[in-house]
Amino acid sequence: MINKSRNLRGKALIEYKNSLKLSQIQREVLIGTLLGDAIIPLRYDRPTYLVKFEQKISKKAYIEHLYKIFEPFVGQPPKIRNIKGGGANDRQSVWFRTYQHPCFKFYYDIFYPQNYICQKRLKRVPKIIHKLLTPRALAYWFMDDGTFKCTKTNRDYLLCSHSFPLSDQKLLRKALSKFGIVSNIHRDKNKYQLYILKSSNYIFVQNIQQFIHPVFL
DNA sequence: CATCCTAGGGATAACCGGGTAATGC
DNA sequence: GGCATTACCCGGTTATCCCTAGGAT
Ligand SMILES: [Mn+2]
Ligand SMILES: [Mn+2]
Ligand SMILES: [Mn+2]
Repeated sequence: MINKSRNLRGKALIEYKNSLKLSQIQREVLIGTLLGDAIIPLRYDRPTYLVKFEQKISKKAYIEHLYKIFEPFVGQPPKIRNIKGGGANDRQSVWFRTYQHPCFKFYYDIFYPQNYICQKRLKRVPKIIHKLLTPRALAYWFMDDGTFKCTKTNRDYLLCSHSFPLSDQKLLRKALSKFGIVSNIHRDKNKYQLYILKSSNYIFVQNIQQFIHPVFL
């Protein structure tokens, strides 16, 4: 396990960053995790062009797996955060973030498009998601936002895409259909999620299983 | 019965910003 | 020194999350 602070500042850091380029795997994982639980945060209404990953403490191994993937872009190893409030018990999460880097601007632009109705930048499904979604990206999306319910002989697979409006759900549904995965948009309270039809379970699992981290099995 | 769909509920992500230190212009 | 920028530290808040149970077809 790589677990070191990089301890670069100033010119040395700038020079180091210039040597960095996203790999194909990193790009695909970014698509999946940004559909899921990763964020590109704003600070005082300005984009940071960094990516932050946070998961509950029980998924520590998954965060370390993500850290390993993005380690060249990361200054500090994952840290634990204590969380209180929200009417729930005290709890912990694990998180890390990348450096700011121009290579993340592309992802900010497609996942956080300008919205002229409301000034706020909210995470949205990229219009070109059908071009970007790969089996690997789908697997990381599922590890972030997926869930399943065991039935007697099968599984109900769901993708918890609640944060996205109906128009985005349709984009996701269409992107899934590219792999022959047929899904329905289900209402969950006043939000939506995607339900994989039983006839598509096999093809869904075939696409993602080689990329699924053991924590999720 | 299996599959599709809705809903309850605790808390997990998302989203937020206060601060300090280091660096370069 | 003054100022801008960014890494890094800390923590608060809560609307989505997931996870589960169960109804409809
Ligand atoms: Mn989400
Ligand atoms: Mn998640
Ligand atoms: Mn999520």
